[in-house]
Amino acid sequence: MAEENQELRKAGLKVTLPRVKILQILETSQLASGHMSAEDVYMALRTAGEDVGLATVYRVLTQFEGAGLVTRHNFESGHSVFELARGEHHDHMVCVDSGEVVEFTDPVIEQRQREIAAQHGYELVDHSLVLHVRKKASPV
Amino acid sequence: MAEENQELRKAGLKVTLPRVKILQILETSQLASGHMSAEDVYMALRTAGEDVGLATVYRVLTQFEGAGLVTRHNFESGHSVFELARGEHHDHMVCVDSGEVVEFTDPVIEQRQREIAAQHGYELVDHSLVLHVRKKASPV
DNA sequence: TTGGTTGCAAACAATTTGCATAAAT
DNA sequence: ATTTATGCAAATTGTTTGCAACCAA
Repeated sequence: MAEENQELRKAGLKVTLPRVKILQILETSQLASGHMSAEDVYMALRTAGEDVGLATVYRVLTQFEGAGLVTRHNFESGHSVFELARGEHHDHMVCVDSGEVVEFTDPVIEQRQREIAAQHGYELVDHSLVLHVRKKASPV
Repeated sequence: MAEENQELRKAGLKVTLPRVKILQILETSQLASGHMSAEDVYMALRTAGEDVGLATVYRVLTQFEGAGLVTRHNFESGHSVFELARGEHHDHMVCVDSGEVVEFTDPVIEQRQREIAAQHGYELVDHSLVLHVRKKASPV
């Protein structure tokens, strides 16, 4: 009877074991700053002894996305990663070598984006910015 | 004997019919500002009466990417789109309603990205920025 | 000639879907 | 009792690969 139940109800979703568990996993995951693939979540579930099918993980994550509980990213082709939506927006930096993910926001960039869209007669609805970075070459 | 041959040679690739044709298709494509999926290229080829296999299209596009002739984007999950690399880098603006693609670059954003990466101990290798925009509401 | 290239079909990986069963309200 | 969710396996989609035939250098 944790607050997860409320979150789910508020999102209009029935409170079921798989949904609660998946929510908990996402909340506690420190993996890549909380960015998990469906497979990651699936494995975390069975490590936790929960017997939830992979198809259900996909279904639930997609529902969560629709409900705004979770954000889906396509950092690289081939598969998506999901993270809990914590209200405030942020962008990502992904290390091309290690896969580490760092989050950041920059008001200058945010502002310029709005201006640029406006210059072309558009309004900014959303955006996705991913910096592909590499640890600074440290002297050998 | 068009200039495509030179481009291919310069890239260290044998001049073959599929490669030349695919290069031409990408050059002449006005589809979504020249952003085509492998499937798009494949269909354009057979429309042009060329009998090239889909697997070859994938192989050639991947080779082109490696050779720097083409850039691969993962705007959305599930499939990649390719565009001719015309030297200068640029970002994209995609209209959420019409799917229109507009290209742009902004020195301010470029600069900030480098600074932000550096602040976190990284160097910027590459980045991808996509603005999701909508035509400004025009007064009814 | 000779090694790179292609086409086709089979192989793959990520994700989705059909359907009978199980669980939530 | 109803309605919705789950598990499993089969189906899809996008992409890659093995291999024999083929073609450019």
